[in-house]
Amino acid sequence: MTYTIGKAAQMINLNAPTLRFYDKEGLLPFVERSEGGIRLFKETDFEWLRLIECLKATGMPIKDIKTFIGWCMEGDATLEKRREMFCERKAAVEQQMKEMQDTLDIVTYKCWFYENAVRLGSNEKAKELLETAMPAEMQARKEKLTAWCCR
Amino acid sequence: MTYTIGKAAQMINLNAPTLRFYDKEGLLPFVERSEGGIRLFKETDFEWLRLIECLKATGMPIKDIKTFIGWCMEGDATLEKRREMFCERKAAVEQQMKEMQDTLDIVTYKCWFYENAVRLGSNEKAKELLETAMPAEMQARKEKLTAWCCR
DNA sequence: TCTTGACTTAAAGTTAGCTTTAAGTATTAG
DNA sequence: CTAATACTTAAAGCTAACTTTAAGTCAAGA
Repeated sequence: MTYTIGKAAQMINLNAPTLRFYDKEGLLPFVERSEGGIRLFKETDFEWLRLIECLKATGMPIKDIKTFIGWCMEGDATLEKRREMFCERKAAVEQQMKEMQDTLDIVTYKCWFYENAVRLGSNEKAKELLETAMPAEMQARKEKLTAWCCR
Repeated sequence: MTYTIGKAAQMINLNAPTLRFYDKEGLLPFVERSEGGIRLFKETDFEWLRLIECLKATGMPIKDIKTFIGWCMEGDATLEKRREMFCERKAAVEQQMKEMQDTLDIVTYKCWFYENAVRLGSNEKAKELLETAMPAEMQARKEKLTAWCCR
């Protein structure tokens, strides 16, 4: 069972030009063609595509994904390179998670601040609450957060 | 105490052209100028800049940040709009965190898989371990993850 | 006063990752 | 066999967020 590019695109929530672009960039060396030159996507190709999406989600640029796919095609000789690459991706994502948690803490604090500001009808009055009325889950990060009071 | 654009840029780890670009895009209406037209960054301007960085970190485009800054300049009449905006940002970041956690789970699994593959010298031999030797912390997501075995 | 270095602007250039267009070929339903 | 639709390619276009360039102005030290 194979799929043309349009069907394949539908199935993974991309569009056909994007898949052609990936192919042109060297991300899809495993996709075979019909005699007439039509791309035929196999079931296993969808595993590759999901993996590509995963690597994109880690923030990996297309060129590096291409390099990785190339290693996969070379076989077991490149296992160590691939292991290293995934370690680096893991570290990168963990770093991004940390930064995003910091951002979330600030935004959560802002939500609380603006709820008060709206209730009291004024930014200035909300500021007066800062020392006294901060919820428990924010107290731990109070020092970090009170620098964020003003806007 | 005020700072020229070069000093200010250094202090917040941006560069001067980027700050000029932000200004041109309407993100820095609060920055005042000398008689000769030189931008003078005040202490409070750095609070604004940190807030802009925070909103950028949530994935907010510059145009929307500009809108928000505009609301701030209008005063307490826009408090409700600003509260809503922060709620939306909070939801957006929470969503991003969830997606990143899913990505991290897959990449963590990949690291484990490739450690085995390298140790055993072969992708195929590593696959044989999948059913028997998956670490406890991955067992919970086993069904999700075993679909990711191959590369 | 002069030089130097940092500032000013407008406008053009860059990068990543698509997305669209144009011209043409292949496949399938009737 | 024909028409309609989906595919093919190369190349141009798009968007966001800068970044660089060019030409000129401002400010501080010798």
